[in-house]
Formats: sequence, structure tokens, C-alpha cells
Amino acid sequence: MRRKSFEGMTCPIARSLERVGEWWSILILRDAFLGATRFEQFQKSLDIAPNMLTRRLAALVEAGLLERRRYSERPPRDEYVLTERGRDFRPVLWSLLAWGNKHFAPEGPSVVIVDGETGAVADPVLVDRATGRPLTSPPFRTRRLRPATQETADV
Amino acid sequence: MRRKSFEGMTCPIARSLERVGEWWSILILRDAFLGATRFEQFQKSLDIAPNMLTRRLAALVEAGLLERRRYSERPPRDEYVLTERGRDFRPVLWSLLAWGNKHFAPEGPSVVIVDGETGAVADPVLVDRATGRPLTSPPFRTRRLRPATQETADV
DNA sequence: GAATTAACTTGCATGATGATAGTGACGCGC
DNA sequence: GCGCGTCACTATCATCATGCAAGTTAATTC
Repeated sequence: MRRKSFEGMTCPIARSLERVGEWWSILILRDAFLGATRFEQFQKSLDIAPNMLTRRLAALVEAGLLERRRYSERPPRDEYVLTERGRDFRPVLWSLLAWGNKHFAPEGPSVVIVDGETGAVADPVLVDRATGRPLTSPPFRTRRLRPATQETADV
Repeated sequence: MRRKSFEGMTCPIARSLERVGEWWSILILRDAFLGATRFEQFQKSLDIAPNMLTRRLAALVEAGLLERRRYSERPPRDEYVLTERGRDFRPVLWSLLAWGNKHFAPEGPSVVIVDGETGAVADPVLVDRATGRPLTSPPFRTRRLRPATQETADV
């Protein structure tokens, strides 16, 4: 049964999930951030079936998060490189990391974010860029500017 | 075919995705944050099949993000309420929102984060709590403190 | 030609998915 | 008491996604 698309929704979260919301997709991006580019690197680190990896890599390329790039002409060999859009996904990934460390690491964190220069462990918090205030609710909240679904007339 | 579990991975991102990584799960959480608690509210806002909603709600309750709570004894009726763990998911959700607004809103954002008191639109950025520095790479990076997979002897 | 490597592709059985009808536990009105 | 409506699921079914594992292709090396 084909999965129901979120494409008809205008919500930015839904639109993001339409592109990264399938099982394996975000983990592939995690590994791309960790430097993986080759098919076999992803396959080994994720222990994922090759046909699933092929499908997900193609979807991420299609969504503009990864770029397929030729690294060998004979034999023809491609690698997968993060695009700027892909790199902009980092705050989502690190928010997930922080949340996982807080709630699902009874034995303590296995991965932390550190300042590469000092080695100090960072504690991520989402703030407003202009004021530096943490985005807590209250006072911050979401506000809809447009209808939740696209009218068919928009097509 | 049963989806391959990430449970054997120690990475906090993988552990987070084990609990919220299925299609629909994060969108259900989005709607919980928007105030939905009743089965029918979720079903209507998401246009999701009732059997899928039941499955996903049960998984989110099992994962400790939502709590099932009786709101009527006769007839017996339950609602689904965010737990603290569920509420702690907000930065992930808002990071996804910001990323979606930047990359998948050609017609401009349909949902924004605002200061509820002033109405000013916020621009989310992930920073280190202690220093206020944006978590960009470089200088920030991840660092592994434990092996990527659990040894079977740990079971 | 055989062996090896890397990157897929293919075939198959099983579980997930979504559409939709059905069920159960009420409460309410006639 | 019966019928209807409401809410929250449950059950059924056909189709697609999934993972396992073998296979294929385009090379290179010996």
C-alpha cells in the first residue's frame, strides 16, 4: 500500500517530513554528516539492505539534500555528497541528538557535541537569532499565515 | 516485511528515531503541540486512516511521548496528552519547521514562530547554552564516547 | 580467464499501509 | 424499548514497502 503523501499540506514540518520522513532517511543524513559518501560506507555503518539504501539515496538526491557525484570514470563510480540544503539539516539532527541524550541514554550519552577547539561539551538550545531568547512556550508559539492545505485550484 | 529496528544502535539520534521515526509519528506530535488530544481531532487534522492512527498513538504512548488519559467514564473515552518527554521534543519540531520554511516554501512560510507577547517573528538558531555561541561546524562537531553498537553481552 | 571490488539489481516472502465498512458503548429523544 | 448519533476504535482486504540474499555489471589485477 503506497504511503500517504504529505505533499498537499502547506505546513513546513510536513514538507520537511515528505522528504526526510521515511525510515532510514535521517540516519543516512547522519552518516553523511559523519563523512560517509560511498555506497558501501553507508551500507556498512547502517547495516541496511542494498536495495533500501539505493532507494533512500535516490530520494535524498531527488529532494536536493544529497548530490550524486562521479568519483571514478573507469569503472564509473559515484559518491553522495551533502548539498547546502542537506547541510542546513544539522540543527534538526543535533536537536534529535540532544533529545535522545536526555531521554534515551540511561547509561549516559554515547555521542556528544563538543567545541572542536576546547573539547568542551556543548548543550544545545534553540533561541531566537535576533534576541538570543530561548524558544520556549510561552511566550513563543506558532502562528499560521496560510491555510493548512493547498486548494486544488493552486495546482 | 518488518522494519529493521535501530534499537541495537547506541547513537542518540538512532534511539530517537526508533521512537518517532515512523511515517505519521512526528506529524501526530505536531498536532499534539497544537492542542489536539482526541482521536477524532488527530484523524481529521491529519486525514489519516483510523487503524494507522491507532497504531501510531499506541507507539507514542509506549515510547513515553504521549499519555493516554480517561476523560469520560460513561462511555469510556480516552484522550492523548503530551508528557514531559513529548514536550521536550519541541526543539526538533521547530528546527524542522525552520528548515522547511527555508527550503520548501517557495510561496513563503505558511507557519512561523512568533513571540506571543509582541507578535515578532522569531528566527530559530541552535546555540550552546553555556556560551550562547551558534552550534556551527566548525568549530562544533560530534564526538563518540561509546561504541556505535551494543555488544550482545550487554543484553 | 579467474578473482576481486564496488555498486548496484532482482526475486521472493512477509509485514505495513490505507480505504472503508463494521462494532461496541454509550446518551438522548420519541 | 427502539432508533439514531457520537466517539473510538477494530477488522478486512488489496497493494506497496521492506529486508534477505543471490545475482549482475563494469571494471582492474594477476
